[in-house]
Amino acid sequence: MRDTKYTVAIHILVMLATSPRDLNSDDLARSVGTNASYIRKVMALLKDHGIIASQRGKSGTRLLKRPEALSLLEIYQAVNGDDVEIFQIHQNPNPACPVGKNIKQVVFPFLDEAERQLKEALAKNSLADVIDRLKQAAEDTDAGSTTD
Amino acid sequence: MRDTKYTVAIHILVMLATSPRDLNSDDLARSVGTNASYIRKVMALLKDHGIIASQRGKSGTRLLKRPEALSLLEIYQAVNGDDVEIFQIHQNPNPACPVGKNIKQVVFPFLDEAERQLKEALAKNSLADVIDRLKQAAEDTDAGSTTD
DNA sequence: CGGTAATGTATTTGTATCAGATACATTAAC
DNA sequence: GTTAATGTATCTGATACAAATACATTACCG
Repeated sequence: MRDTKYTVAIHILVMLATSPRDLNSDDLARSVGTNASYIRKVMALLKDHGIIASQRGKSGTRLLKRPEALSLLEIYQAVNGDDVEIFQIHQNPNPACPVGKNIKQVVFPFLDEAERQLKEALAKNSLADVIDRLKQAAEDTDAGSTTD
Repeated sequence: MRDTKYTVAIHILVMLATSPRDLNSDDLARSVGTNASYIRKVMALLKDHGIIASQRGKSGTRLLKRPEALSLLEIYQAVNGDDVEIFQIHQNPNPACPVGKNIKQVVFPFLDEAERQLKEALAKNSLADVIDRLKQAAEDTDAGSTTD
């Protein structure tokens, strides 16, 4: 079972940005296909990072940023931490071996650079871009179904 | 416990490329800091991809590619599969919801593009580059210890 | 003021993944 | 033929993630 908090977060944010009405954690859970508790757990991360606002007892969660100003990188970092750590280096290389002694510090910069490129790519797109594509997809689907 | 096969593979390949003598899975396990069975499991993947050659009963594993011609991407793909799948999309979005219905196909291209950038970065460096840095690190360590 | 409904959060459980460990068949070398 | 190595299967323990449950806290509404 691998971590899906990121795409769940995107899903939640798209819903909040596009829904005309207030959505509670139960509504979101239904759309995402999970349970409300998990939704609230992911939302807590988004809230900690100032992306959304919500209140105990009060239904409705507000998006605090304009979709154009919310990059996919910012969302990723909110749910998975600031440093994108894709690669895990093995823990116990032998310090008595010349290779084992230095492998971590030597390999790290190569992997870090790759992760930096990944970050840059995520920074280039925003929640608004996702929403735009979603609208296109919905139109295409509708067009397709009407011609059937 | 996250997957460390990739850096273990790099470690193994550095050892094979730089060691003047034959290394068996036990030697490698000691340097990596794990057990020989796991080393052989990772080596099986490298062998499947034509990166190394080995034989039952016969000690010594050969590197089939020149370190300059073996990119870090190729190593990654050998142990983790050809498509780099960093991001997992949640499995059960609600098809009855306009967002849930399309979220997968819409989000995928954004994530895929980011993964493509990651691949490109990995493709830019080779095993030889890692070995070069390792030699530098070893020299620096030695220099440092002599001046102490 | 009391009841309802929502969030926020802790805890437990089920499950998947990874690496460690063990075992053993197969094969090469001597 | 014995020894030692690889190749591979299987079991176990640890860890991580999400599902599920529970409940305190708080806002809203009568």
